Amino acid sequence: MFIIFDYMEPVTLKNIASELGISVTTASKALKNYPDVSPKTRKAVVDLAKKLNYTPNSFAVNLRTKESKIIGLIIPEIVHHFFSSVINAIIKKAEKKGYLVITLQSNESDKLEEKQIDLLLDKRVDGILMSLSNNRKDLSPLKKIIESETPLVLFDKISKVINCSKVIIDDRKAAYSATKHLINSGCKNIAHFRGPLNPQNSIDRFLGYKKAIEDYKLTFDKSLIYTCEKVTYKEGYNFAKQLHLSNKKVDAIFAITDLVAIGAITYFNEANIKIPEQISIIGFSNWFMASVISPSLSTVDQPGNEMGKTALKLLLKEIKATKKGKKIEYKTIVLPTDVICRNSTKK
Amino acid sequence: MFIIFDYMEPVTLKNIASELGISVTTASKALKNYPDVSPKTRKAVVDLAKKLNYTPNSFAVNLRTKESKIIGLIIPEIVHHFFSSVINAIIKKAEKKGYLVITLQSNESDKLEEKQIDLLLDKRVDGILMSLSNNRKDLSPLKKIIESETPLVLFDKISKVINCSKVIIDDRKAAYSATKHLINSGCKNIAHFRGPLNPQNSIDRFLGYKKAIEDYKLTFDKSLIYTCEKVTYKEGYNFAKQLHLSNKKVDAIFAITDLVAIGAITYFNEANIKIPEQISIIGFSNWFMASVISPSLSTVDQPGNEMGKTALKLLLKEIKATKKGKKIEYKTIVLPTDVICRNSTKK
DNA sequence: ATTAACATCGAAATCGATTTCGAAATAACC
DNA sequence: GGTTATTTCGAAATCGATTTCGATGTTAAT
Repeated sequence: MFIIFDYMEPVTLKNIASELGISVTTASKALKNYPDVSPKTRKAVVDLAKKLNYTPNSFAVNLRTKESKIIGLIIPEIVHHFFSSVINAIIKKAEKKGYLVITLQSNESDKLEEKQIDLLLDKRVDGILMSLSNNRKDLSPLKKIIESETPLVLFDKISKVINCSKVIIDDRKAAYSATKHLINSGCKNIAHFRGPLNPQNSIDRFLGYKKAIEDYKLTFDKSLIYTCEKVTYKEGYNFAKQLHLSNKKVDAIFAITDLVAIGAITYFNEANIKIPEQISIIGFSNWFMASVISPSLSTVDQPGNEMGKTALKLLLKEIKATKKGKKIEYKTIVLPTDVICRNSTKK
Repeated sequence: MFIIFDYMEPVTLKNIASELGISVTTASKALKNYPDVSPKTRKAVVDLAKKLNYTPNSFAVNLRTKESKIIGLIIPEIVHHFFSSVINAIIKKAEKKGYLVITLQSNESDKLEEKQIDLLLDKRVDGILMSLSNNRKDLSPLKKIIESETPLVLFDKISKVINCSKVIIDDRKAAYSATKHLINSGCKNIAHFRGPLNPQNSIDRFLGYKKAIEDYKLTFDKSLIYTCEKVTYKEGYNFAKQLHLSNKKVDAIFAITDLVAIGAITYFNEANIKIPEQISIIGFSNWFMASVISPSLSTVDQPGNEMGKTALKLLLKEIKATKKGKKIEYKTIVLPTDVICRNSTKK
């Protein structure tokens, strides 16, 4: 039975040292394996430290070493399969490497995003990982990170202009493959439910779609492009309805996201329109539900785990380099994507 | 155009003070609105601080104030709708209150969970929020948190034995309501796809189910209980198949989770068994896909956002109390749940 | 015995901000 | 004028760990 005192002495080096009648210096050295400590003294210190459950005060260590061993992560949305799998990968790997992760959600607000950057810099995190909000136009907050000499790695939703490491997929190529898959299965009039006009990956997916249409001698029809503002299930549903009621001759849809695609599928199921016989649908992301919905959704696999892992790997490398005062070489890593054929498209 | 020197002087109070020819003390006081600073000096300090973009070194502040302004959060799984919405709520509200959140994922491993507790205590977070892993039996790591005088609030997956604040739903009552809903719609032979044997909420949901069966004079049949080990889509699918092939007389299923329920739905859809005509299904959680699957899934709404918010509120209150040396009153808050009727059950 | 080499230790500075306490200077009062 | 308030400032201690550098004492070498 332990008696807990109202005021318990904190376990510090000072305490350990005075308990053993030695100096703080020696106690510190004993625990850090300095050579100039006698075996006897070292053992005494190590034993007492273990007995008292000593752990170095991280505040003091941070101040001394100028490292926080914390990484900042800013993403637009947490409740989102792709991002939560990225977070997952980052947190796990970071922990293994001795870093903890502070996660923030910009909620697609650029103002909030800027505040969060400041918060992380004030906390003096060792590095920052970011996937940009759709609304980001002013890049000065990002430059501020770089000027503060805090390593920065952008992933997925990046800015090409910013000079730092990046991890992305080739959205244009992936969208091209998805569209090609539709064309190869015999579709000729392919609509595109695209994302908002600003974000680079939304633009790229549109361009990939368009290129495929043109490469395969189909005619690009502007009226078959529907622009999602919030990229929601509801929008997918509504655009599918609009498309259907418009009586346009369309035999396939490439949706910016699985969520949007599933919205469309739901509408067509309700309207008794057969997928893929009457209309083929392909999504983007390959989140869990794509394999579960009926019919199961063909899609482009977007490797969230891989992206998180590589982004963190790059960041840690830069943190190490910065610490040594070495120059950093910025890399842009493009991860491969695969088209996954399921039952919402013809073979 | 700025010239960036190889070695930039960090902006510290010391620098500001020496620049203005005053002491560090006065500079500090000027910025913290101490009364014993002349207006002229104060203005000079404030202006220079702004000009140089001074922010106090958080490492030093932490060391001095013994606060990190960081909260630790440990959950079993991130890629999980319920938990990601909890995280979401916590992070957002914490930020508003001036706290950042370090998130860790125990991955349902008790060993990992213990390491993570140590990590957070070593980092000297101001408080810890936890949802326990299924495998937790040894409660000493939790007691360690409490003994370290770090405020702790458990939510969702809790331990009743631990003396701290808790935020939960009444799983038993919620499961009772769900089962009652099935009974009221005319079902008489109700199977239960339950969760693992250890976790309290899995036990409680089972007990709620059983109580409803007994209260309404149906016979409890042990052979209609299927125990998920990992609570996955696949298990739901497989148990549905087993159930079907066993030729047991069953007209309804109460599944521990929407995910499991959706697994079952998928199987029955494939097997051409009509829902809810031939079999009714009700899930638990109300994650997004429940409204999207076909047929849409009746379920129990588990208020993730609300839970995150209240857990954080309790924690912040305890942090404040601890700081003032006040005694903490532990509360257990039970959040209400609703049965949501959709198309997988009869009216 | 004397010097050199080595082993073992600790005082003190440092990281940067905060706060206590007292000193100095000025203003206000009788 | 002398005393007391008031204003304004800064030296120094503190938070806890780390690291440099110098001081001992001990042993080995000549």
